Amino acid sequence: MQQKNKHELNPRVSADIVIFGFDFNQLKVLLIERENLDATEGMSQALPGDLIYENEDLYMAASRILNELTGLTDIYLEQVGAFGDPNRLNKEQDKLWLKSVRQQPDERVITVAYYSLVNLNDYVPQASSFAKSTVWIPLNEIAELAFDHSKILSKALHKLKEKIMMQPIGFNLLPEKFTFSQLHKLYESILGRELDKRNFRRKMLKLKLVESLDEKQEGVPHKPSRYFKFNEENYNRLIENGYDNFGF
Amino acid sequence: MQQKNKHELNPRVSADIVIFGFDFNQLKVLLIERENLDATEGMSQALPGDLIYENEDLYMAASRILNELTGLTDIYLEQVGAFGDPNRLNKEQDKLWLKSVRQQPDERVITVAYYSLVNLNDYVPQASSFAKSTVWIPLNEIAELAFDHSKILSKALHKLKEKIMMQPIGFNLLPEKFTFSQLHKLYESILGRELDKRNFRRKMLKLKLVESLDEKQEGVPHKPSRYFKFNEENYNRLIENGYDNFGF
DNA sequence: ATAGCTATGTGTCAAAAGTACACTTTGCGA
DNA sequence: TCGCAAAGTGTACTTTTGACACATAGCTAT
Repeated sequence: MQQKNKHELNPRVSADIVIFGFDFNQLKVLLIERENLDATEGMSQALPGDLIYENEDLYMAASRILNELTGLTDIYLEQVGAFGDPNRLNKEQDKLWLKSVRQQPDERVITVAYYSLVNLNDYVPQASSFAKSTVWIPLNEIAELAFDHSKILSKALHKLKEKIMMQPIGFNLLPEKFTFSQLHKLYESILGRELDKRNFRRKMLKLKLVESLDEKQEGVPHKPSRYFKFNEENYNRLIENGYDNFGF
Repeated sequence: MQQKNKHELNPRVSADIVIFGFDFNQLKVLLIERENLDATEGMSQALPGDLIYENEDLYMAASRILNELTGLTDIYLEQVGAFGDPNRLNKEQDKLWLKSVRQQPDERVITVAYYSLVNLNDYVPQASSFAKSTVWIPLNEIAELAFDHSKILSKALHKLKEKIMMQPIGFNLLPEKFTFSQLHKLYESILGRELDKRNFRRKMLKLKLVESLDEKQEGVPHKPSRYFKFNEENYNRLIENGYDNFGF
């Protein structure tokens, strides 16, 4: 074993985060914009991320990055996985940019990706050491991203879809009180397909996931919606147990 | 950013593998046994794993480890996730053992875990640089493992359960032809609960996942079972699409 | 004040899937 | 030939899904 030691990998490790937000209409992702790229078109956006520090847990690092970027704490973060292709930083456009931000741009970096769900209206993204400028981009308008970030995003989205089919999701993406259409639209945005309004409502009510408040919308030029809130008890129970609608 | 550099993590990275096998009766896991521990009881077993080499992809590293251990190639491997707690190697018993196998036992190591499913009868585990002696232990007899390996195993098992509820599994765990009871038992072992025999059979047949062969068991002291095989076409279709029995 | 607009909100029926449950059959072995 | 042990099979009931269309409430514009 000792003989092999000279060949063992000794990389940097970063955490990248896919931050999903919902603006009551569509699902968006918070991206950082890379600057002064040599007029190269495309791949000018990337997922927020940073190298992990000593003594930091992976999850802690992800939380820190999320916090520096958004000011939010105690946010749901789910690990997407580790990405360690030796060539993941080796695209030409990326190298240019890496040189401007890293001391050793050729160093191998393994990244651990997380995704999180936040309420888009709760805060204003802040610039930080690793993100001079940020932008919310609707899911279906996201072009090819830097590095292997498109792959990471796609895997994160896949996990999110899987998750929403087994557990309730939304606490973090919606305000405390919301309308049924907002919840409905949220599920449609995540799953990327239409869901029958009546069947959706029936299901949510049967699971007792949400409960009606006495309050109504005001000032809308149509029949006002009632407001709903999550039933925290049932929500958590379903997160523990899953929907349990399965084949076995 | 540059100022922070002195604090950035520069760890080793390892791959650990949870190798599930099925002996027609129960689900087992391939573990390595640690030797000459100072008569300390417990935690003498660990998941097979090794440091990742330069130029190795994470998946490649996992494949290599699996191959060195079992001789198998082209085996299904699914990433469980990255584990990077700064203290994951710091239990006293583990330190003792680490000193005997690592040049720098105090170095921080982040591990990326995979799980795989293999047919227990296809081969004999081999000793390798990182595993002097290996052993198949039934899932419910596994004691506390070294490092954070119990946590890894538990997460791998969780993923396997989730997976089996959404996709067929078993090609790798069973021989080419098998009986319905074997398949049935496999599902029960993974899910950890009983499944009604008739309903199970009905479901498998309706999905056209398996098809009957003309052959029968011989020499058994009871009514012989027919042999079945997976219908590869449908099996793969279901892996692509999932069972699609979901709530939405 | 009235008419029109717009999103909310609601019910039914048929098909599919899930669940619970027990007896007959086959081949071997004593 | 009798007994054993596991294989193999069917039905009735309940729950869930999926498809589908019209009345309602409150605002707005005239």
